Amino acid sequence: MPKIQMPDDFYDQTPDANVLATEAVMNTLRTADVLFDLIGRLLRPLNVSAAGGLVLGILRDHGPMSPSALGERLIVTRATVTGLVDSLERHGFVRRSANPTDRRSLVVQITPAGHAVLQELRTIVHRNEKAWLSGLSEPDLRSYIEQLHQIQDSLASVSDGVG
Amino acid sequence: MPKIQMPDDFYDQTPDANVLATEAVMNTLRTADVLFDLIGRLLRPLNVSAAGGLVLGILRDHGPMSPSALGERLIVTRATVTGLVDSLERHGFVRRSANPTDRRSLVVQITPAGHAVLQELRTIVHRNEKAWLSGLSEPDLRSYIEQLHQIQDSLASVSDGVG
DNA sequence: GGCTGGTCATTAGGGGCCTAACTATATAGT
DNA sequence: ACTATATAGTTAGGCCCCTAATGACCAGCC
Repeated sequence: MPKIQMPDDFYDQTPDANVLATEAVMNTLRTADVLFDLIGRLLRPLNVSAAGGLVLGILRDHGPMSPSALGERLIVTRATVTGLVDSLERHGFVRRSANPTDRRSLVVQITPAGHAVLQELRTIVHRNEKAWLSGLSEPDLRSYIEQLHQIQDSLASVSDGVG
Repeated sequence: MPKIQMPDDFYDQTPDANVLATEAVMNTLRTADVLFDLIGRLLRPLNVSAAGGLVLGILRDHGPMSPSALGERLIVTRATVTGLVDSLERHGFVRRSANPTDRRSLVVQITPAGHAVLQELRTIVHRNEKAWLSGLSEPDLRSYIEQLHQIQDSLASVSDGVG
């Protein structure tokens, strides 16, 4: 996600574009960027990244697992997991140990400090989400979510063709 | 934007959350992530990043300008612009020259190669946007955009308090 | 003229993500 | 058993973005 503001005149000289579609894409990216930024600000004091928070959540909810398994859940490569676990381990939120049944593999496990920071993290984030979406009524919120789902469905079929 | 899939059971053990708000935030991030990824895939063969494409568009539509001016339009620090322009210049899409009236300042200018790649880039991206949003009818698309605007308004007031 | 404050671009260092290549281990086919 | 293939995690190198610090440079004030 580039921390980038789309210029207001993005469509100039591209009259062949579907303006509505372009605007929807741009605004989706922009909104997500602001949200991501806000979340990052909230989490920074806790020494966890958003991705790190997700890792901790997965480990708490599903128990210890290998870096590969984490990567599958996060839809991220193993190399990326290595970095995330490195960072979490540096802060003591997670522990790596050997897998006795498969010597290629490791087991990543959440620590008590990890549990604590995860609880704090979720409390903080959830408290803010309501304010972030205060501009939408509940019916609007529901239809917004529904529309996101439909977009994701379209994207999934497109991605299949590409990936 | 982390390339992150929110776990399906994200809310387990956090019953105090506003589930609707959480779901809206998560899905916004997820949708934007997929979109950003698709755009990145489309642009990679052209040797431009999404941010680089925006820089080229600004330069074409507004003429040569300083890195500072670019940073203001992109809402990005000058340091970030330095890197973007470095990359664009390496590929010959852009040229740096001295500003004769202010010796502190530079002028960044799009080259013919830059024009060419920009045209190609926009054609490719706009052609795909329609498919990406094919899941929404035009009225739905309009209301989706309207809802994004409202969320952005909420976020702007929150950000003011934070930043 | 000399200070001071603001702006310019760059550099340094970091986070997060990627791909490709590497080592070690496991497994399947013969 | 033995080789071929697949998988595990890491490493190396790269991109994009950030913040903070640095060295130039400009302008205005006294």
